Amino acid sequence: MKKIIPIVALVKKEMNGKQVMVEYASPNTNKPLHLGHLRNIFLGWSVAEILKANGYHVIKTCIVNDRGIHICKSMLAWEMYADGATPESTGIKGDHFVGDYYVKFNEAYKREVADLVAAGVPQAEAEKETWTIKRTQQMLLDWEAGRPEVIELWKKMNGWVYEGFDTTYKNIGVGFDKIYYESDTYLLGKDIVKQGMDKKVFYQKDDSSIWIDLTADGLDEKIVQRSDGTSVYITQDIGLALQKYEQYKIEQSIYVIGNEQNYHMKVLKLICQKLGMPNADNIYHLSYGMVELTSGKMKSREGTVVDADDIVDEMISTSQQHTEELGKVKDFTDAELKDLYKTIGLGAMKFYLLRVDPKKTMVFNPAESIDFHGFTGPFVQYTYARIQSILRKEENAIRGEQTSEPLLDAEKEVMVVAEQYPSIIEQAAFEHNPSVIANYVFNVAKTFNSFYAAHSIANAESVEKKQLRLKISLLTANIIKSGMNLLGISVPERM
RNA sequence: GGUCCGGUAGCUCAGCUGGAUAGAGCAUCAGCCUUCUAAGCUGAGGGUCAUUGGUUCGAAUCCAAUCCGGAUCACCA
Repeated sequence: MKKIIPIVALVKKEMNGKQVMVEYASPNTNKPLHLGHLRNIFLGWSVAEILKANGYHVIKTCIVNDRGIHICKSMLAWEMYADGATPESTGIKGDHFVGDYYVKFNEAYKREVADLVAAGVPQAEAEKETWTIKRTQQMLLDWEAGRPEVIELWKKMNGWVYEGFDTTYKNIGVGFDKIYYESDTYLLGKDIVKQGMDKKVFYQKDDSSIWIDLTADGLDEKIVQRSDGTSVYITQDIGLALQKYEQYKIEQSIYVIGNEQNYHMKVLKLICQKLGMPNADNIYHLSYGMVELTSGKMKSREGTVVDADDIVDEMISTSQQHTEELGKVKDFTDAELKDLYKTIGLGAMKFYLLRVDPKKTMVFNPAESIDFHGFTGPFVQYTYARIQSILRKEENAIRGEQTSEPLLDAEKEVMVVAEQYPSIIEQAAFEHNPSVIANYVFNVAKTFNSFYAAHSIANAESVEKKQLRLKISLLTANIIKSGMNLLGISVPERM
């Protein structure tokens, strides 16, 4: 039993003085967040918490893609169809409001292409020649030129989106320490192109576009500056990577980005290394797989995208339904109930998305996701609430006494699993993998539940046994609470 | 086509730095609430670990090839 206290103490390690930045979420501002973003966000948040538990100082960050052709599409559609409508005037959440106009744009665009094709214009040509797309491109040029009315509209619509995003972030209990905006960073990297030329890492072609040759590394040639002198996506990323370092002296830079950008991230890291950027070796792409539905992939064109706000609401109302059916918390106030539904609903959602190895494509099964039995967040939360129920009654009973009686199998099992916790935290950090924690914490709960069913705690065979079991229970509760916290999941005292 | 990732029970997933009868949840079936919360516990059935070959005393795990699925290879982001 001597080991119990040290284990709990190990939950929080000494700070190691190292700065790490974790970038996640990074949405476009033309439409609301969806299920894929949730996987990204929960992963980023959890990995950040896991690194903190390993002694790192972590800066949570996000790069908002607030400029470009996508937002111009929403802007154009708003000008065409909104007649001055706003989120306030319609009662629609800002990000959804702007997203609706993005959809309207695409509808109008499709109609126009169809009309052109019907008039005999070839498909490929029609797609480039529509008034809507040309108008959008002009709008982007106007934005870059800083035309006041375009900038004003852009600010207004992005503002709506940010309000919507903030509501969602707050609702799901996440946030950032530092937010970057692409409109501030998209010109970064120009100087770096120059340096790269000087260092002969980059070279210029006849048309004056600038490239890097990565064929020796098994990749291709990659453009870093267009022939018209403007920078491309990767160039901005190099610039931001350097800025992150300069601003925070980070030792590690972690990017939570989907696996469709594996190649891009490989190129980014390689270029940073070749440019001799500090800590370029510690750029880490936390690549995660797509979230698919049982019916197949989510496709925005086919309207099969699962909206983040919708699914979160659904999880919360499902938890309410289950809770009411069980009728265990009838004495709760309305505020307490609301809080509980959210704790359980979000717990189920987060656990469901985090229990799978990040790099794997995962299937989101709606029926399974709202099942609160078995390998789920609510199962683990329930185990915690059960322990708290006992500890509340026996609050003053725990003393420092040691027992000389041998451990029973079920008692030993719990102890054995509990002792693994510190190494599990290290493993999760090493692998940048929250599913390690999810699997472990489930195992802790399962093992405890078997013990709980086999032996009485309050009415143990002896005073010594009761002491031992109370301590085992407390230890288990502490580990569950701590582990779930590393997943961004809170635990209820009662449920 | 090149590169990368995946293929383990009906379904969703662990295990993969080699080691004993391959695990869990869901689903199915059979039990357990006069004792600490049954969102729980106990048990049963269910697997040629994609295929083939190799390395090894020993392979789901390492290597090679093949098959299947996905991603990616823009002067897009």
